[in-house]
Amino acid sequence: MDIKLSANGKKASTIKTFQTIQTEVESSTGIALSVDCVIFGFDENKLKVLLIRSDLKKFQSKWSLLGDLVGIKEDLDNAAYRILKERTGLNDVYLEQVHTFGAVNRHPAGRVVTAAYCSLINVQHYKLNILDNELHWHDVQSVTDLAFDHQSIFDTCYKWLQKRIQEHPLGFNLLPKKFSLRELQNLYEAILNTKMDRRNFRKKFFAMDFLIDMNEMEKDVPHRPGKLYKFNFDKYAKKKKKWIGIDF
Amino acid sequence: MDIKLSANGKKASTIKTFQTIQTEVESSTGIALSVDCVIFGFDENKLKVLLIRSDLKKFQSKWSLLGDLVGIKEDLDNAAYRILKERTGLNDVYLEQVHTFGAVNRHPAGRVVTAAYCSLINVQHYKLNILDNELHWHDVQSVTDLAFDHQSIFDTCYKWLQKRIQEHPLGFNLLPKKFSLRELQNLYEAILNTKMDRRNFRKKFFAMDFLIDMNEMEKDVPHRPGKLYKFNFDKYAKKKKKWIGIDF
DNA sequence: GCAAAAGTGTTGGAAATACACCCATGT
DNA sequence: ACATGGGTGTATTTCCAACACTTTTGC
Repeated sequence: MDIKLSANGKKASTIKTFQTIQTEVESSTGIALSVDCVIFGFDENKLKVLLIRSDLKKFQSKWSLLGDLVGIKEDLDNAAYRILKERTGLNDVYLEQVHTFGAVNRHPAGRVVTAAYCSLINVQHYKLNILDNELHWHDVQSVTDLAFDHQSIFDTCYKWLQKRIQEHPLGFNLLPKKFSLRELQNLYEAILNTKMDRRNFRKKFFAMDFLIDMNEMEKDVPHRPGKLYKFNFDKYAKKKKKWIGIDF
Repeated sequence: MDIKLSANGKKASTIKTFQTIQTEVESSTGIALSVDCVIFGFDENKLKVLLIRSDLKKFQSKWSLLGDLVGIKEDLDNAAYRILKERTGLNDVYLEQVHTFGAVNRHPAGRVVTAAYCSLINVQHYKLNILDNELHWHDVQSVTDLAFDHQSIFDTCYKWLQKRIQEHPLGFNLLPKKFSLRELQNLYEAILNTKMDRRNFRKKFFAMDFLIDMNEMEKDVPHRPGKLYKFNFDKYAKKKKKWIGIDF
C-alpha cells in the first residue's frame, strides 16, 4: 500500500512502507542500510517528537520513528533530508547524524543497519497531516515502548540533544525566527527537564552577545509583552570557541 | 593475496585486502557496509595513529585506516572489535563509534558506506608487526593525504578525541596502568596540542579525586622520580555528572 | 485593581589562573 | 655540582548561584 504525501499541500511522491522495505531487504544478498529520523519540535512549551504508526504486524499498535532505506545512488545525508522532506515538506531544516545502529537482529525483516539522524524543526512552519499512518507529535516524556529498537535510538538522540543544546545554538531551530527570552528559557527547560533562574538565564544569553534586539514586542499575550530577539548566527560562526578545560 | 596475521604471535586468520573487498562489493547489488578504525596510541610523548599502506593502485603509496567489510551476521560493533583484534591482537580495548560516512562516491570500488570507530590502545601491550602491508604508527601531526576519504574520517576522529578526552576519562587507555602525573599531562598536551600549567593540572586531577596513589615511584628516570597513580574507574562510574551549563 | 509575567543588580562562594621556590634523583 | 623534572601554596580574577522588588500590560 502506498501512501500519498500530503504535508505542505504538495503533490505526493511515494513513500515506502514496511512491506516495500521488507521485500527489498529479503531479496538482498547483503546488508541493507536505512536512515531513521528523530524529528523534534517544540509546541505548547513541550518538547515533541514526530512518530508514525508501525505498519508491521509484529509491532502492531506501536509507534516508530520515520525511516527509509538509503538508495544505492543516494548520499547518506541526502537520504535523511529526503525523509524529512517527504514527511514534513520542509527543506531547510537542522539535521545531524547521531549514531549508527547495527545489531544483527535489530530488524525483523533481515539485516538492516540504520543511521540515526536528529532533526529540529519549527512546528509553525509545518502542517501536520495525520493521514500518513497516524503521523503525530508526541510529548517526549510519554515516549515509551517504540517498535524495533527505536526506543533506544530515541533515547540516544534525546540525550544527544540535551548535551548538544548546551554547547551549540541548535535550539533556535525549534523557535520562531523572532522569539522572547521567556520562550527561549521555556525551550531549554523543556529539553533539559529542569528549571532555571530567570535573571541568570538572561544574564548568560546577553553576555554571549548573540541576540539581536528586534525592537518589537510580543502581541496578544495576557500580560506584559516581552521584547523579541533573533539569534545572530553570523556572529556566532565567526567566534572561536576556546575549549580547553578538563572536566569529568 | 591473503596476508597472515602475525601480531601477538597468534596463529593467523585471514585478513581481507582491497582486492577481496572489491570483488565482494562489485558483485553486490546493494550497499556494502564497512568499518574503519582510527587507532590511537601514545609513545615518546607523541600521539600516534596506526596506518597501513593502501593496496589499491589508485592510492598507491598512500596510507589508509584499518578497515574491513561488515559480515552479514556480524554486529557493527563486533566488526570493529574484530578488526582491532586482527590487526593488533588486542581484545580489551577502548572502542567507540564516531560517525558514519556515506557519500556515494567515497569509495572507488562501488557503494561502500563506512562506520568510523575510534580506538585507544596502550602501545606497550602491543607488538607492531610491519609485515602487514607496512602497518606503522604515525605522528598525528604528520598525517596528511590519506587514501579514499580517510583524511576526513581521521580529522573527524581526531577532533572527536580532543573534545571527548576533556569530558571523559579516556586518556588512561593510552597510558600504562600505573602512570605519573607528568605522563598524564604530556598525554593531554599532546592530544590537545597545547601547554598547561603543571601545578594547576595537578590541582585539577587531585581535586577530582579519581587518582589512586600506588605508593610507588618511577624507575630509571634521569631525574627525581615521580609517584605512580592509577585511575579509579569504579569511583568514576558511580559519580553523577551534573551537566547543566549552557556555553557556546 | 488584580493577575501574570517582564525587567533589573548585588553579593558571596567556588573555581580557574598566574606565578616562584625548594627537593630528590642520576650523572 | 649540576641538570632535570617533582612537588608545593597563595593571591587574583572570573564565573556562577542565590535571591526580591518594581513595571507593564490585559482583563
